[in-house]
Amino acid sequence: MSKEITNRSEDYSAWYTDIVKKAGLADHSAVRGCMVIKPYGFGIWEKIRDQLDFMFKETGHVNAYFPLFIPKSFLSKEAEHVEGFAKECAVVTHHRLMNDPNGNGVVVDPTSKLEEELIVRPTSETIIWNTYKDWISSYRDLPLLINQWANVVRWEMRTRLFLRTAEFLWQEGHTAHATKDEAVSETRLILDLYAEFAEEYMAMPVIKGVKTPNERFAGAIDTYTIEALMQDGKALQAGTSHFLGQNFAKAFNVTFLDENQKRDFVWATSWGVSTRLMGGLIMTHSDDSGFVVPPKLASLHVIIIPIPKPDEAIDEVALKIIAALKAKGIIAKYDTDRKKRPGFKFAEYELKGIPVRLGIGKRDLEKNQIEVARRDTKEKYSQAIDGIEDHIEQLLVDIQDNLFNRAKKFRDDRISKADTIEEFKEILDTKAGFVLAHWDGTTESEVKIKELTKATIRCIPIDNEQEDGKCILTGKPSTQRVLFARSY
RNA sequence: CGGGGUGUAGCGCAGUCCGGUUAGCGCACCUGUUUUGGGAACAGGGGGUCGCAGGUUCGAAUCCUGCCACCCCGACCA
Repeated sequence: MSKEITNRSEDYSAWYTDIVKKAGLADHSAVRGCMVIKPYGFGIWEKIRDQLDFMFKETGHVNAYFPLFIPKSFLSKEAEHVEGFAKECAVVTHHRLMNDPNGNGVVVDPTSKLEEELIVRPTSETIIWNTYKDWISSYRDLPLLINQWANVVRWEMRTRLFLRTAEFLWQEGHTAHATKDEAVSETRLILDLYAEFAEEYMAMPVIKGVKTPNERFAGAIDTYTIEALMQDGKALQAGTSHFLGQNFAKAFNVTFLDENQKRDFVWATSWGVSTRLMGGLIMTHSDDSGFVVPPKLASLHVIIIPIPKPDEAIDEVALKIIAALKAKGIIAKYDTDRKKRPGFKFAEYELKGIPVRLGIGKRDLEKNQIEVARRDTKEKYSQAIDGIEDHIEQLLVDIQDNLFNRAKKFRDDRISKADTIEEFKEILDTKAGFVLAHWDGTTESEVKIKELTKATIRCIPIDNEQEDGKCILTGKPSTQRVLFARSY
């Protein structure tokens, strides 16, 4: 049937695309590299967004909104920043269309050329720091803790649903501080917040660390990252938090007077996660039967299926269960479609990854029980209807825990150590995953290792164990192992 | 940007090499009957600018020219 998905072992990339499309998460659109996020996928993104938004606000941040367009001259004010993004910008040059004199629809009106081109934001540091200049004059204006939920455009050469699209949705936090220490603390606070979200809500274990200069955000002093491991052994950068120093304050001349009437540049951070998280979610938990949603991000927790079809006795029990679950904040739905048979529905909801399925038929009702099926393990068993809401409440907790523990074990089993470049390659080609190895600290070696192995330094883990060793490439002395992997 | 592929019904495809009735099949959709504890069966029905623009021809999904779009694999990136 058309709903069948490619096996992971056969073609992981095709499997991924199948899940995204067939579970109804997103689709390719008429525009190159841009996707349509469908209601089911968007519902999960909304859960991600709502939870993060809550966490941002709990830590003192507020939301605002800045323009989609950035004057070209703004972008070039921070030299490294513009260099990092210049190659992937969409540019607005005109503001009007007109009827084609030759009668072929509409064409760009050449008289509507803009004085200065506008860039569709690839990220908003420049427009925001240009605005902050007017908002900050005293230490009393600081810290300024602002986040925005927005879309951005990066004209990528090659795109992949959720993982890398030309337009994507994200949040970007931009904060301003009076001191370096405060800004660094903010950067780390958000890194911890991201890690907590990834592990607690997405059930996706991550490694926190700092990027090497080579992998740093364009314009940052330090880039912190959370790195997750996908089922095919490739790493995914799931979120980044940047300490920007005074780079943007200097570029946009944002200064303040401190308590001692001394003028100084403001210290900055920026941080973001995007719809890429959806890709991480899929590639952490899903299987050959389809998507698997962790209960904490599910827009629907429980699906109730009448067997073989709705009737009065079944309806009554189903509606009672839905009400009891609702009282506990658990969202359940009763599938009353008479056209589809139970087997079809089973497959369909497995594909969509609904955490718990309840089957109710005459056989069950006679024994005053129902069939419970959990999506994560695909186990099925009978359970007394009496008190079912308590059972499901606990089951959802168990599923959430199981997903995390399973993913963590998978990840931990794929953290290896390599002491030579041969060993390093061998591991990448066989079991893949993360490889801890010594590195001499130079960009030159890092780039060379990438050329030789396609693996990059994902990060230098926070609180990394110090250990004397030799760089796997050059043999030069090193004081710690860094985390390598092939990545998305 | 290099290499490969694909554009035909909502989806998946055949037909194109070698031009010729009314463009076909599966899924989905609509109607009906029988079914129903892991993707039902039968009967009937609706749905098409064959990616776009030129050209050749009595006749083009099919041949020629040009263009466009999307997907996949690489190099670059969240």
